[in-house]
Order: sequence, then structure tokens, then C-alpha cells
Amino acid sequence: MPSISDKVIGRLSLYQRLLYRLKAEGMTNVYSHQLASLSRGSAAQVRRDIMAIGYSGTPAHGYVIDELIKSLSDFLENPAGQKAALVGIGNLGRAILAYFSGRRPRLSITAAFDTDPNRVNRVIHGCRSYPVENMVEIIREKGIDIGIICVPAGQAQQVANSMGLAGVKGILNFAPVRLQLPDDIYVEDLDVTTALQKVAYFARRESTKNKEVKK
Amino acid sequence: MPSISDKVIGRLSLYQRLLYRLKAEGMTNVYSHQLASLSRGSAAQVRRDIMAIGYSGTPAHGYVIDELIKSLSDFLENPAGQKAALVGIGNLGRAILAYFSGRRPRLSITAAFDTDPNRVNRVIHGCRSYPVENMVEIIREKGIDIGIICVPAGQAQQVANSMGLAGVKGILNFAPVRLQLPDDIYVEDLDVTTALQKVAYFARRESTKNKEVKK
DNA sequence: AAGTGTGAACCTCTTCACAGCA
DNA sequence: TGCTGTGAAGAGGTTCACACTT
Repeated sequence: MPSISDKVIGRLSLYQRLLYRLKAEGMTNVYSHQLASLSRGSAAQVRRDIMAIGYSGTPAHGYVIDELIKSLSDFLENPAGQKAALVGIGNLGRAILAYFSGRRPRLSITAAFDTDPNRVNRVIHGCRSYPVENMVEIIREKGIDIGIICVPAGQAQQVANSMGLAGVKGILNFAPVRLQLPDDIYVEDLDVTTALQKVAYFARRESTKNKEVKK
Repeated sequence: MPSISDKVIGRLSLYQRLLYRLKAEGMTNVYSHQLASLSRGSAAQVRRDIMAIGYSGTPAHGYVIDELIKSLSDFLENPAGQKAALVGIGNLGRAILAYFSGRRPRLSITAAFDTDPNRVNRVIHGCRSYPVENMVEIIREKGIDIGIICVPAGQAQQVANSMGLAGVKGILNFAPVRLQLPDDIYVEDLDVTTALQKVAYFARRESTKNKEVKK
């Protein structure tokens, strides 16, 4: 199998959410060009992405929303469910706990950790919190395979090491550092500082852009 | 000029922070392969990126850290400073205000907005907050050119429209929707849901990967 | 010997364009 | 006619490999 890329997975996840929205609006079918305009891509790209998961539409009605949602879910999600652990219950950690609380049945944050005694042994947005000292054993016990790092830069590498030790297979990292980890662990960085600096750069450039050149 | 890409800007921003760290550790020079290993890239890529901003190292000593930091700052930052406005003072918004508070002299969040009366007309992590009703006028008055969207999905498009109206040139969007905006406004999406779903997907795949094939 | 700067090869992702179908 | 599926072309990004410098 041709091993689907990072970028395609990201877009498939986006399509999935767009489709839920369209379904809620009462639509039953959708064309590639409609998904394209909602996702800021091209129609050809949408078709290719959907091809990748093996679903097919028909020229007459495009894609059947219910079927496509099911194909996407089967492809992206683990039917048995997957568990994540979050470390660092500051503002950011809490925001993420609140956001995912009970939202995705097949992907839940089932444990949170912190060093601050005031933040542990509580239930925060539906998630139990523990002292970091217990992290490795709890991750192992619960069979958690995803880690979410919301601690300051200085502690991130150490936390990541423990996660690796505990057997986590993927990490979502909010700390503004590049983690050094064995490469059988997938790391996705969400670096707010870099993102903001990119916006600042292009906000200055964009005014003098002239990207037309229509051919 | 060859117009530097999105990706390169992101890496330059990362190098900048790595260099500050190395400098703090007392180093004065650095080689491309060192930056490469810290940034999870290749040495050739580091050299190309640095070429793009017109700085040159020497074979003998690699890059001079102080000089390279200066070149990067001159390139990435506006010497006159840039201002950002944040909308949505929930957990996420507060986390971001806390994070950037007084950190970057040339890029500061100078106004925050919310609909909740309990959150406005206060000072949060050093940033004044206002009712959203006043957003357009305050953005114009203060000459803010960057917007940060931390509101729920349902309100994001509307907020973005107001920002566009107010003259913002770049938007950092945390809401899990693709904003529809005139394309002279640069938009950077930080989509936590997609990111987590990617990690979940690859956490399941990574175990069966075998990416060696050393040639 | 060990780095940098860089043309050229390579590879990945995106778009084009069209056959085939309802 | 208007859509999907897809081979082929095109862009864009990354790595190779080597001349050049110290």
C-alpha cells in the first residue's frame, strides 16, 4: 500500500468535520468542488484524497455524505478507541481538556499530569489528574498510546523521555522546542511562537504582494 | 527577489530561538549540522535557509551566533514593532496572553476582546480587554495588523470578517474551521483537532513502520 | 580535514486535462 | 451535461555532491 502522507491525513480529518457540519445542515450528497471551497483546496485534490482511502463517488451525485463519513472514520479512527495523556495543566492544558471533553468517543484524554500539588488528584473537565511522578506507571496501566505535552519549554524533553519510556507511540507537542526521540514515535509540533511569527512576517509582506499574474 | 516560502520562514523562526538558547549556553559559533540536529532537519537545508536571508558563514567557524541572530531578527521582525489583537479570552486565549506577555518586544498583543462582560475592561496578563463591539474601531485606532482568533468554531468566521474590515493583514486562527477571506490576508491555522487526529493515526501506524531501507 | 555555498538531481505534492459514466 | 477517477505534467521542496575556502 502506498502509505498515505501526513498532509493527506490532515485534510481527511478536516473533511470529516466539514461533512458532519453539512450533514447537520441536512445535506446528503456533496461534490468535490464543494468540499474544495470549504477546505481551501482544489477539487482535484479532494478527489485524490478521497481516492486514497478507497471510497468512490458517482458522477451523478458526487459523494454520499453518510458513506463518506463512515469511510473516513474507519480509516482515521481506531474502532477500539485510543487514549491520550496530557501533561501540564496550565491554561493551555485546561483549554485542551475542556475542548476534547467527551467530544470524540473514539479518542479521549484519560489522564492528566502536573507537578503542582494543587492541580493533581482532581477531576478537571471530566479528566482525572495525577502527580507526574506516577505518569509512567499510569500510562502503562491504562494502555495510553498518545501523549500531549503542554509544559514549558524547559521541561518538555524530560516529559517526552518519560512518555517514550512508558510506551507512548505519538506525541502532540505544544512546547516550542524540537523533541529528540526515537523515530518510531510520531511527533506533531504545534508551535504557537513560530505560527505567530509567520503571521507577522506575511502580514507585512502581504500588502505588497500582487499574486495575480493570471497567465 | 525569489519570495521566501512559508516553510522556510517557519524554520528561520525556529533557528532564531535555538540560537538564543545556544548563546545563553555560552556558544559563539555554530555549524549547520548542529542546527540541523537541533531542528530535526538536514545540514543542507539549514544552509539553504540561511542563504535565503543573505547571511554567510565561513568554513572555518560556521556561523557567528550573534551575527546570525541579528540577520534573522532583521529579516523576520519589524523594527518598528507590530501589534496583535486577540479575540476570545477563554482558557486558550488566556494561555496565549500569558505566554506572549512581554516576551517579544517587537511583537506584542495589545488588545484582547470578548463578549462576556466579566472578561472585559480588565487587564489580563498585561493586556487590556474590551467588548467585541469595539473591536473594529480599536484595531484601527491602534494600528493593529495581526489578529488571533481563539473563539469557538461557530463565531470564528464572523470575527474574521470584522478583522478584515478593520484592516488586519494576517490572522492566526485556532478555531477548527477554514476561514473564507480575501486572499490578501494571510491566514495561519493551528488546528488542535486535526493535529491530535494525525497523532492518533500515526501512533497506530508507527509501530508497524520499518522506515529504514538504508539503501 | 572539515565546513560553507550551490547547481543539479531527486522526490513529493498539486494541478491539469481528459476518458468514462450516469 | 457535469461529475468522478486518474495518468501525466508541473511546481515546489529537499538532498546530493562537489568546488571552494580556511
